[in-house]
Amino acid sequence: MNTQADPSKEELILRAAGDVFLEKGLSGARMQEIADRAGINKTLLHYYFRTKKNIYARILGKVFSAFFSQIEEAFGDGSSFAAVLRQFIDRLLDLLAANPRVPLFLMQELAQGGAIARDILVKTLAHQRMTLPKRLVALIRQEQQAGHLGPVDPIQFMITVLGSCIYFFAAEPIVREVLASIQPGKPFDREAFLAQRRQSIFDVLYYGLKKREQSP
Amino acid sequence: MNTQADPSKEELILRAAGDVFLEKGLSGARMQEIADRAGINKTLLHYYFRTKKNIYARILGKVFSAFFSQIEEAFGDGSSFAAVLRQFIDRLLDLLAANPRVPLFLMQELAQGGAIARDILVKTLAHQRMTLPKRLVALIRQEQQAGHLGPVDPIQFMITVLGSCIYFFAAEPIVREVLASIQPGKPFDREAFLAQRRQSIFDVLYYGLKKREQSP
DNA sequence: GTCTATATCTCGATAGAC
DNA sequence: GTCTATCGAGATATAGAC
Repeated sequence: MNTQADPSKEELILRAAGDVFLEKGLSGARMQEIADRAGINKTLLHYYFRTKKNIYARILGKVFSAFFSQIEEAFGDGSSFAAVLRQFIDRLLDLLAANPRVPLFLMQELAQGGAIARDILVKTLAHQRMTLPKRLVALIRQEQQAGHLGPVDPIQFMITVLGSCIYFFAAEPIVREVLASIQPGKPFDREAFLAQRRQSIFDVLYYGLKKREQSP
Repeated sequence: MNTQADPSKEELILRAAGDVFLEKGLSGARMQEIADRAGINKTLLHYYFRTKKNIYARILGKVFSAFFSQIEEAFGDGSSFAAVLRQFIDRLLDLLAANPRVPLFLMQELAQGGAIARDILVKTLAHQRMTLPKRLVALIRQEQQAGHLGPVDPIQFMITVLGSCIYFFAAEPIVREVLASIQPGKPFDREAFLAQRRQSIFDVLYYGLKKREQSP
């Protein structure tokens, strides 16, 4: 399979379809647009995949498994809980910056409750090793028993981490407009904002979890 | 205008359209389905609103202004910063529990970058008093100057609060599947989960923001 | 495998009777 | 105001030549 120099037509179609479906969803996407972006004749979409839904299912599967496994990888090793958490937040934000439309796409398709999406999610999770949540839970429990962390539920904490990282990318247009409306005239510096976001998430979440020396 | 006993056809249409658009978005919604759910002939949709986009714009406007003003209201008064924050988290989660599809709908429609959605957002923000972000920023700054809170940026903190609260509702199917895959057999008790979520968000975010007696 | 031409279908919108 | 019938655009999908 040629991946770089001379991608197959099938590959070209899947790349273009990924872009279009992520931007517009299943019902909003047009076969003609996919063909145009792939630089091929529309008929070939049907020759290779027969139906629009088939292409869509392929994209959904690819996006799911790629995204989940990348999140798994983001959870690296570290000498301390603080290091692991910081690394995870950093890598997750990098991953999101590179794929800003993915979370919204996945959430949307699943909320719509399509049988295709749910099927693929279940299958993806079955193939996934799911080491991340288990390792995080184990790590937090261990640190709690050592008396370093407060009594927060690890699953709930994980959801808070994900929400804190993902929300901005899903709601970026809203955030921007609200910022513009409370700070008129000030241009939005995305790079600086994301750098600040990274630090702020870690500060709030790490010190939120860490056990207090003095309880107030 | 009859609101309860004998709603006008216009009202029936808008209610049905709200449901359908929130579930499926603009391109996924079908006029026939709106008519069916409203219990009304399809032609009447066009008689009252002429086009699908007109109905959509009405729904978008209603949802935006209702949701934003309810969030504003959620930010009540309180004797302390802790009380204000807890109240805000509680009310926001209640609002989300009552309207679980709204955030995803708004985020999705804005990300798609439709001119309609962006227009309505800008107009809504212009009409909104936007007291919430300003009040929060002021409150946090004041507490920081009094030495009660650490040096976290108030805007970043607000985004973290929103993300922590909203994420679960947007990603509920994913969260459920992941939970099921790491805790097989255990049924999901939504009520209990949300009660725990409420407490956990407050614990992490409040103590994350609050100034440490002892810095580690 | 690839193209042109066209069939088929879905859906928003309208005409016109009542 | 409400209904039946239908139009017409635009989209997916297929036939058939090359």
